[in-house]
Amino acid sequence: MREEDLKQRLRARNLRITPNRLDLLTAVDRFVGAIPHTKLQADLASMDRVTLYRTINSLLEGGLIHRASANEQETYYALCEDACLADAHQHQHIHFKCENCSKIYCLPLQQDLHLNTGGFKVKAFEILASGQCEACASQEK
Amino acid sequence: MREEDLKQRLRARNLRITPNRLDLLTAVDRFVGAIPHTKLQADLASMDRVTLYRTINSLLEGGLIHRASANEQETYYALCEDACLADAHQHQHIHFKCENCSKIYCLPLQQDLHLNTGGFKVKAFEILASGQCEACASQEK
DNA sequence: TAACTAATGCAACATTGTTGCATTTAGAGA
DNA sequence: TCTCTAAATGCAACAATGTTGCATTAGTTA
Repeated sequence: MREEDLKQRLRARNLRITPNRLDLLTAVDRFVGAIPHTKLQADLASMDRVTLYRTINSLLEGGLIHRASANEQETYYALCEDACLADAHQHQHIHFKCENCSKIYCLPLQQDLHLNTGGFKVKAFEILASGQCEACASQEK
Repeated sequence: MREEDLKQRLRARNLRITPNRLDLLTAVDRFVGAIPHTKLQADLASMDRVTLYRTINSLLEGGLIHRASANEQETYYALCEDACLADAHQHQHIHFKCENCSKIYCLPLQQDLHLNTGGFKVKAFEILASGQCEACASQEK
């Protein structure tokens, strides 16, 4: 994604355009799949550790990135779709973790889900899946 | 659940029957929904903090309890079904977090899911949902 | 360019989870 | 029931992860 696009997204959310934010967005954007926090910290080593946390928070609140929780311990982040609103992420997708290469991917959901059970009213959901990713599966052939 | 049943489950997995393990299982069993780690620590305050972690681990590995991850920060635990095997949990259910009372429930999944997308082979999945639980929904009437 | 507010960096702290080691205890066998 | 051994426990120390306060710097608007 071009830097101007990233800037545009920041402007659209009334977030100031700073080098840190652009660096962070670029790192998230360039990474194939969702990027783990440790990887962000390594890529952005010159950024203060605390600033990294706060920058992530701002972008989460602004709806530019979202958490792609998959593993218990590590946290992953990915860019949001254009359509995502700040506090109402519309992610009808699956967070998929490859057992082989450990990458996290956001896959589209190809099916309508009917999750309401008994008196429980489901308003939002997330699917965490694991298995073998496209790249690893094709290598085995 | 009767204490004898809990003991039986421990025996079935070749896990020694200790007061700590019984206390932990009882706490998990009694709690409505999945119990958060902080609540376990509070309920079992006399148990060493480290022992709590290790006891949880033993029971996880033994397949007597499972993680019901839902929230980003806190970890939740619930008793497994009888059918669960040690390292191949068969949880075709939804981990549901009530937005109102914050409880975590394990709900059955009422639909077959077809998650395979492109070359991605899904081997296991978990669904995290949020909304309004039965109890909170009925109170609003 | 000036002024205001948000963002940053640093220090300190809080929480969560882990490791090593000495001691105690559950369970198997004599 | 007693003895023995490995597993479980408690404690201390450490490691990783995330948070708060505060002084300084930098983006944005007029």
